Amino acid sequence: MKSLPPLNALKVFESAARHLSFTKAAEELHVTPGAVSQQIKALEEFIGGRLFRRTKRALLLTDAAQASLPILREAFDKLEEASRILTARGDSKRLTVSVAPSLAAKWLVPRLDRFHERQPEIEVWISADMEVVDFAVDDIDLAIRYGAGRYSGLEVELLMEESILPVCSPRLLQGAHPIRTPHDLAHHPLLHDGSPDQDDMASTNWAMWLKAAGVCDIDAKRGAKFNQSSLVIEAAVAGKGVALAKSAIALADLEAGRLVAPFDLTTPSSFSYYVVHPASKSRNAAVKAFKKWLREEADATTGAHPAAVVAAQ
Amino acid sequence: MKSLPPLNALKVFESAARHLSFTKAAEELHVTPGAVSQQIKALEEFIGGRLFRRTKRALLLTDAAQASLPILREAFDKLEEASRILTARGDSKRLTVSVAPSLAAKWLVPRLDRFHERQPEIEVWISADMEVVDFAVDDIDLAIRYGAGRYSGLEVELLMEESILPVCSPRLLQGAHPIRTPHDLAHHPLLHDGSPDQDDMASTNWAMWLKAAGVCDIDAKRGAKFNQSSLVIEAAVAGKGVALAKSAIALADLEAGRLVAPFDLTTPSSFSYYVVHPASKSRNAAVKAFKKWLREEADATTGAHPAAVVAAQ
DNA sequence: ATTTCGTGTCAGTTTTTCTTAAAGACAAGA
DNA sequence: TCTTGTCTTTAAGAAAAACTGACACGAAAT
Repeated sequence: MKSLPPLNALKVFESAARHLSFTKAAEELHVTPGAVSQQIKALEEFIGGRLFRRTKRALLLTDAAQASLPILREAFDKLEEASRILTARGDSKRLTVSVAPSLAAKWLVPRLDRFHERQPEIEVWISADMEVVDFAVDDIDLAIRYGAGRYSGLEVELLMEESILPVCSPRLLQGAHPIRTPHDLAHHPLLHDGSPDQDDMASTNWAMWLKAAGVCDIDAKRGAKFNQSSLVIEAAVAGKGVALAKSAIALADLEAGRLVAPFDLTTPSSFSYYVVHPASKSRNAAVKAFKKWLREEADATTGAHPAAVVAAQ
Repeated sequence: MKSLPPLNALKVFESAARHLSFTKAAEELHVTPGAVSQQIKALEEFIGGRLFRRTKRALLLTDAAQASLPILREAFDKLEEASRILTARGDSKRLTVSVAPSLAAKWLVPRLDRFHERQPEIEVWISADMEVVDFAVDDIDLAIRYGAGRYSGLEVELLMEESILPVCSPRLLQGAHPIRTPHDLAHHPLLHDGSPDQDDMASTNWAMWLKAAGVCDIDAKRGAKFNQSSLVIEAAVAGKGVALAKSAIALADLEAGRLVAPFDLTTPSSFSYYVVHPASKSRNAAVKAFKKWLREEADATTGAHPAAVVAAQ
């Protein structure tokens, strides 16, 4: 009849003992110091003795704790090894992510190496689909979708909100017809985003945008149309005209100076980017890690939002 | 950035893999099969792959699971070893139990070897105290108290209810004045329990009991008085008279035939036996194990309750 | 003397784990 | 073939565990 101590308490203890600090352990385990304190206390009550000697100046291990520590560490090393074996042979090292091609090209892929750095053992496969994929059919672990956030039967988390803004090559700001006000657009081709995932709200297309900007004398239909947002951006970078761009897609080119936003005006989109996956994947270690990373990247992106870029230039 | 699987799920998996049976694992872990099933499922979702192949005839391990198993076992062995070190040097191997002397002598001590069999590493110290001990002062882990169950500031669990019944040596059933009805008590000394922990209800002393039995012509004061319940029993066994006994204290002697209950009549006591300890000990492994064992012994005792003995003889 | 840092405690909430109950899958025996 | 029993799975709710946030307290640093 063996009865092991609460395993989480052991894990917490191992960390606290290694750092000789509850606060450090709390950081490592991503919990509050109070949680650590309570776990240690629980373990101390379980074994019926103290683990730490709380002296004036420092936290010291008791003899028993000291003696158990190396063994405890071995135990956790073995657990980690076992875990590696399990996750390696489950297909958990491969994570298949479905993303719209433009977001993949302009946002996800350029950042992906940062994820790889952090989780070298997870191999990310990008599936850039024009259509929305069916989780039941395709073997997709997770998708980033652009829409209104209603995906029934799936777990949904808002990744980033999107906004729309006109962008063009900085060259168009000089020359014969420099762009200073919306009316100046009359002298330049308009580049249209014809990608299927279109916002149904105002200002998602030139007709709407021009109307909202109070410009009536420009033919909103004029100019080229592309079936992918990234192609619209490429055309704009090439100086082919002015594009009505999604900020996330245009961001990298704006930051690099290949594009500028001629007007200090972005309009929010009613559509946003959502991370979506079946509930059955929500505990999957790789999925969780990727979502966490996406969250951080999105926060960073929003921090360096086009609005800031616009203000700066 | 390591992220271990849920540790409890690993423990459950190790057990299930060892038995190749969820049901067996459930028994070993003292949980329901459903709980095991869910833990395994959670772990499978975490690693993103299956652990068992569910074939028609049997449960088989997947390769990954198979490969991880020996390492997992080592890990848990180490954890157990670490746990042993911790509990050994905490004073957790010594458990000090405070009990009323009579219950100790007649009920607890005779059973104690069964606990020792089960938990050889826990050394039980019995402190048989006439007075109620103070947990704060004496170094007591757990107490069994006879009373009304009101012990403020402590965790209390009902162990057994108590009842009172007249008992005497079987020899008194024969002879010049065989005991058949309460009125026959006139010809025999009454043995009085003067132990301090007395029920305040009726029928806890001879005066009350005789009155309840409808006998008015007997002097309830007659006979010897003892300050411990067990001594009253000893006197009864020795044929010195008829004792009004607590059933738990008399049980062993009744079963052994050294005592008999002349009347098919037990009256419940308003006092019961309670297991009591400070809340801080409630997670202590030794305390928990001892309480669990007490519970089982008490259930067994109640099963073979004096009422049954009375009916049988 | 005041601030800062780290531990300890409490109440309340969230998350996890477990049980109960019922369903489904299969094999053995009638 | 039709039970019958054994075992796994699932759903829903209950129970237990873990965590957070707020704050108290003492020691060290400013």
